[in-house]
Amino acid sequence: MLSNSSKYAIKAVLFLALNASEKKKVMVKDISKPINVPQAYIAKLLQPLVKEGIVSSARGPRGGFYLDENNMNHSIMSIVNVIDGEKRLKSCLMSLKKCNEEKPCPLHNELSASRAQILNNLKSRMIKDLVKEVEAGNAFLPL
Amino acid sequence: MLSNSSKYAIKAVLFLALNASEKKKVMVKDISKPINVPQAYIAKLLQPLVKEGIVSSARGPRGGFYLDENNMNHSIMSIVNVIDGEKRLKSCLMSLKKCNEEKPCPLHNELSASRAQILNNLKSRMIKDLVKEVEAGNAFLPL
DNA sequence: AATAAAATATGATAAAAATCATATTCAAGA
DNA sequence: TCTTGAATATGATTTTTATCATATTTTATT
Repeated sequence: MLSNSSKYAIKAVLFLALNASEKKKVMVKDISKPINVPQAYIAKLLQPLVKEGIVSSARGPRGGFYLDENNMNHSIMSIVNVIDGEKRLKSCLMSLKKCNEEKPCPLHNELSASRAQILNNLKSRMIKDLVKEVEAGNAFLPL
Repeated sequence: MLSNSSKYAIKAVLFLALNASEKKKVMVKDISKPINVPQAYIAKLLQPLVKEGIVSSARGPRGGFYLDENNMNHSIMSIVNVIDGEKRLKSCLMSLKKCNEEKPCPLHNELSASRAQILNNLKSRMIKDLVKEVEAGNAFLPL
C-alpha cells in the first residue's frame, strides 16, 4: 500500500514538524539518525517534498529543514502522492482496472469500505493534526 | 499491501475455483490467458500453493490444476501468506516495530481499525465464499 | 515399453525499488 | 570576497521483485 520511501518520508516530515522550526532548522544528518533512515536516502526523498511545498529548507551555514504553518497544512496523503505518485493509493486492492461499484470483483464488496476509510483518513488528516495528537499525549514517537 | 505475485495468485485461485474441478483440470496456459498473467510466472506461483494444499494438480496427459472441496476451504489470507510470507500483512502501516496499542504512532489510532477490518476479512473469507458471491451474481469476473 | 503431455524444479534475465556516493550550487559569516 | 556549511542534483550500485527460459519428472495413452 505504502512504499518504503513514503513511510520514510512521512517519518521525516513528522519528525520535522515536531522538532524543527524556521528558527531551529534541522540538518539531514540530524533527521536520519532519529528516524532510522539512511542519510543519503532521506536527503533525496526530501527534495520533491521541498519542491511541492510540504517541507521548507534553507541552504548554507545554519541551513536545514523545517516546517512552517503552511507546510503543516498538507495532508498525509499529499506526502504519499508526491513520493509514490497518485495512482498507488487509488488503484483497487487487486489492481483490477475493470473493477468498480457496478461490477465489483469478489474482494471488492467487503474490502472497499475499510479501504475507503483509510484513504479518507490519509486525505483529511493534516500534518498539524498529527502533531497535536503527539503533543496531547495520544500518540507517540519514536518513529 | 499485497505484492503483485499475491494478486496474481489470488486471481489464479479464483479462476480455478470457478472454472476447474477434478474432472475438468485446467492447464497453466489456459489459466494465464484469461487472468492476464504471463504463463511462466503463474506456473511458478502455483507451485507453493500446491505444496500447501491450496491448489490441487496432476501431471501428465489430461493433467492440470483444479480446486477440490478441501482446497476451497482456505482463506484468502492463506494465499497471501504462502506467496508473500506472514509478516507482510501483519506489520503496521508504517512498518514501525515499536508501534502498538499502548504507544501508538500518530497514524495508528485512526487507521488501525479499518486496517484490522481488512485483515479480518481476508482471514475469515474462504475461497468458497467468494465463489458463492460470483455464482450469486453479487461479484464479477473477469479478473 | 515407448511416446507425448502435462506439472515441477531450477536458474537466468530484466525491471523496479532501495541505497549509496559525489559533484554542484547557494548562502552565511569572517 | 573568501571560506565553509549546508542543501541540491545527478548518477552509480545494490537488492528485491517480476519475468522469462529450459531441463527434468511424472503419468496417461498407445
